[in-house]
Amino acid sequence: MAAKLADVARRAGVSPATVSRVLNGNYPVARSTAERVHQAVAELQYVVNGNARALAASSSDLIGILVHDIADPFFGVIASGIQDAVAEGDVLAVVCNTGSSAERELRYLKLLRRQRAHAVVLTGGSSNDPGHRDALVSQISELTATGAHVVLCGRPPLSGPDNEPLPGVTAVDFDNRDGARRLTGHLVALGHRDIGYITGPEHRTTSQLRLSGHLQALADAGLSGERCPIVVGNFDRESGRTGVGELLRRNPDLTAVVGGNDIAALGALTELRARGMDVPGDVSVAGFDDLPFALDAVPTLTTVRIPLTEAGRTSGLFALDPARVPAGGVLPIRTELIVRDSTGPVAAPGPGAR
Amino acid sequence: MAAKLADVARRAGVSPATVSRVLNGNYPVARSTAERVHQAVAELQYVVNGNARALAASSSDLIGILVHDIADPFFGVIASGIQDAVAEGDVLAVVCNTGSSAERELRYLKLLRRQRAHAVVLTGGSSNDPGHRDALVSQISELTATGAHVVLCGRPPLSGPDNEPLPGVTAVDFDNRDGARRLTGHLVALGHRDIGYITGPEHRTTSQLRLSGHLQALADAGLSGERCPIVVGNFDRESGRTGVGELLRRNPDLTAVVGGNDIAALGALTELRARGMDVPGDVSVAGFDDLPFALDAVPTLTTVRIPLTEAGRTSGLFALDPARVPAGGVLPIRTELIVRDSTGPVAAPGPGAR
DNA sequence: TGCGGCGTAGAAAACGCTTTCTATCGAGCG
DNA sequence: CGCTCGATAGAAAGCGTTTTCTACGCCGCA
Repeated sequence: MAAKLADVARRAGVSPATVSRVLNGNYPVARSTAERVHQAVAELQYVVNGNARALAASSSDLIGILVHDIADPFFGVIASGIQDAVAEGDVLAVVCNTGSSAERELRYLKLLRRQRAHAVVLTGGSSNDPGHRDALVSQISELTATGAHVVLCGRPPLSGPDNEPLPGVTAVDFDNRDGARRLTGHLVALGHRDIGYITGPEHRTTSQLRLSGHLQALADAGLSGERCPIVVGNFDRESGRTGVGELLRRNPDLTAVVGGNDIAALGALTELRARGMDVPGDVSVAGFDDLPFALDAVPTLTTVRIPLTEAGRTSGLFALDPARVPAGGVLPIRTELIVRDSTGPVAAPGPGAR
Repeated sequence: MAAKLADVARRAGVSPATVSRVLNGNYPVARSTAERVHQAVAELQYVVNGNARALAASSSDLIGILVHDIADPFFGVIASGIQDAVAEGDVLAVVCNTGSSAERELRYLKLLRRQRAHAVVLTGGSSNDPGHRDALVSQISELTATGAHVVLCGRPPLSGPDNEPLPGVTAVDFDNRDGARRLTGHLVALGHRDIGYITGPEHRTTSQLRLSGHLQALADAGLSGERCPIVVGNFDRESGRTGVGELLRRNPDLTAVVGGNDIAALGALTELRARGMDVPGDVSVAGFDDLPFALDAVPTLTTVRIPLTEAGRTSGLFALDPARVPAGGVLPIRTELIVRDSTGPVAAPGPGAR
């Protein structure tokens, strides 16, 4: 059995209380005593029992990070930023993979509540399904009620049933909508009028906001919906591959395809290549997120950059110490259009265009 | 304050012991009583205090997964497999990002020990630095001493100071060496004699094993080291980019480049393209791991497949229930050579070849 | 010399659960 | 009809910490 506080106390010839005080350093202890204690700790390889500590002090040092898909670098980069920020504190920052399942998201929140987590960070878009939303708000409220701080990273702020912002909840909110608007605007400026869009899961806020930005840009340009088909995907490469096929079926004269994220755009690129179509000669392609591999795509991918690492780091700081949260509880994160080689001017219209 | 067991007991008109028994279902309770308890639980939104439970039962349901780089899909895919496997149990499976830092690896192990984790899975190669190895063995021993089961996924088995395998430690061991040998063998068979290699961090077992397989294949073919330069990288795309430049400087007649993993190979592809070299016309390129994006690379990437999801899932099952571990404590995972378009026969030797 | 105060240490009561041990109540059996 | 046994429930003792209260010297000051 592992050594316990009492063992250390006995070995150092002091009381358990003193050992606790030496270890936590929140009470004056004579230097000589402290030294004996430290020695005993080292000799016994003592490690405090986190559960007992959490119970007695009714506070823990567990920070939970929820992500939709742990194999997706989008989340990896954010999570890595968060863990970076909290690395200094003596904190156990852990990431939980919901696999995009609303049910698993709730289950993890419950488990973290059970563990009396110090804070939890929810990354990526939220489901907008009303049922799930309510359950989520309820879980989050319970969580903050136990003293945990909740940070939404890449997710719009969440308000309670009374439409008041939830106390103890901070949002680090990506400007998805405007980024998408500018991206599609860029394509329009290049002369594109037949622009397909591969969106993400329909209920996810990220999909909705990006799509809405895209539609806004189309509307601004007075473009019809018929020439600009939309398919629903899953933010993965397979969605990009099959999506682009479907888009071309719906509008064979397509000159541009926008992916809801870089990964889908990458899949689209692959499919277009397989069909012998040149990018951007025949079709322009754009993504969203600016993940590192956007530079390895062929051609390099036009996209919208989100400062993911930075956003993660900030979220981590908020999780560590809610006092840093700006008034209003929302920190907007700006996005930036990055133009690379996968988008170009529309080719001289072929006979099929109208 | 959150509801506690006693509150539920009071509301249901039973003793705390009974509530505990209903919730854990390990003791006969009359159906009618159980129903009243469940109702009280629902009304109060009661969630057991995990810390108190862990303390009283001296066991927890936390499973820690350590990864080197959470933004690297290699680890994401494994972690996702693990979480898949344990999703059924009422278990909190969490991943911790060491950022390839030996120190952080140890720190996380200590934190998990403090939390009396049920099990911990270490993914990816280990550092072979003797100092770190000893510290690691020591931490792991302490961990198993507290009753935790330790699984090494993609890491060779670890033995103690007495060279005995550590009890309570299971290895799900990738056959990196043989995979690498076959991969380079494939290039040799295509006629390549000038083969550069971009390895990973020098001290990491994964790098060492793959490199050793590569060298073995070279030796089998009687190839000289001079024509087959090696550069050290970091298993990331940047290493691939800069690495291939360095390799070409060392041997301008290079006809093939092998990356220590797919990501480095991807970076190499990008750099070669930037230099106007054709793949595989001028230079063949190969990777390792067969991550999903290997199909999106241009050209598609020849690589060695490791069944990562499967290995992760198996590791998760072992973590959940050590009884499933095969005798010997080691499960070897076979790898498979996947030949795609990035490798081809060596071109007719130019005048520079000798 | 006496006393307040400071610096240090211990005793003991939580913290919220699990689990052993004990108690009660009927039913079944001889 | 008395006894045993099975089914069910409660009392209470931990689990390993933290933290409040108390206690003990000893110094400085009057």
